[in-house]
Amino acid sequence: MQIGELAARSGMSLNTLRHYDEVGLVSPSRRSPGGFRLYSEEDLTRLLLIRRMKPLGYGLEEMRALLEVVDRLAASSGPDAAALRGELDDVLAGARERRARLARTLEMADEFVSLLEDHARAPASG
Amino acid sequence: MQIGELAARSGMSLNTLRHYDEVGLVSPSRRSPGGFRLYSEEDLTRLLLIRRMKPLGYGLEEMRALLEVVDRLAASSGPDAAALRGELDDVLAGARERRARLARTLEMADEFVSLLEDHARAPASG
DNA sequence: AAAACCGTTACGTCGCGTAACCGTAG
DNA sequence: ACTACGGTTACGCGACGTAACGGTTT
Repeated sequence: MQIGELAARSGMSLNTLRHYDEVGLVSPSRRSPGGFRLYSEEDLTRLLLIRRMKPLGYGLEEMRALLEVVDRLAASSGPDAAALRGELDDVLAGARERRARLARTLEMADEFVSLLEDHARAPASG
Repeated sequence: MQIGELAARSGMSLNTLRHYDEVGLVSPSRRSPGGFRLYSEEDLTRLLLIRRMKPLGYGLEEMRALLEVVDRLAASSGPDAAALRGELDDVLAGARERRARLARTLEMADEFVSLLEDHARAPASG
């Protein structure tokens, strides 16, 4: 599929997809003779995974590294897999930490909403 | 107090505070004869409120406008207060919407963590 | 006068958005 | 040949970070 369809199916913009190609996060599997980017279903899967990572605040470069581990894990077997699973555990630990930070962020948001509610009821007291 | 102490007490960097001054979000109440920024306790209060807003994803300009409403509300009385309280209600509605979006973001984060956990247990199945 | 603190200016970063202009696909 | 779709520069933005260099305070 070409970039427009991928954009529609992934919910990302053309610019974003071109940018991801530029930085090597998600590159098209091949190009048309005229230069059009042609993507596979696998590329879409990758993008959907990326979409779930973004809320955790990963940078593009971090995601690239992370996806590489997952890819190599999927392509490896037997003894190789052990070391990779170790890396994945590190990633998982980091992800849990980020998720915890997000939860704290949500708490701060709740604090702010409460503050506003108080102001709306008793405007002159704070 | 001068900028360094404010930075320490607010948990923000010198650069951030100078930036906030530059864009008019939080400006020092006065300056020393030599040009040092001198802040009041009120300025600190303002910063702490800003810190709670940031997680909701407000831009600096939005925060500036929002703080102005709160300030005017605190300084107004009687009939003026009614209109301002209306504005505050709008702000509150927006804040609740942002908080809801944040909650959804957290859910996506949880999805990602779960996905990683699955990969860590059954690496070749996805 | 030395050390700690602060000032401004200017350029860099990240993750795209936007504009301008031109080529490709069907 | 028309239309929809895609390509590549290149510059802009928000919210700061990071020099670089010089003045202030105590």
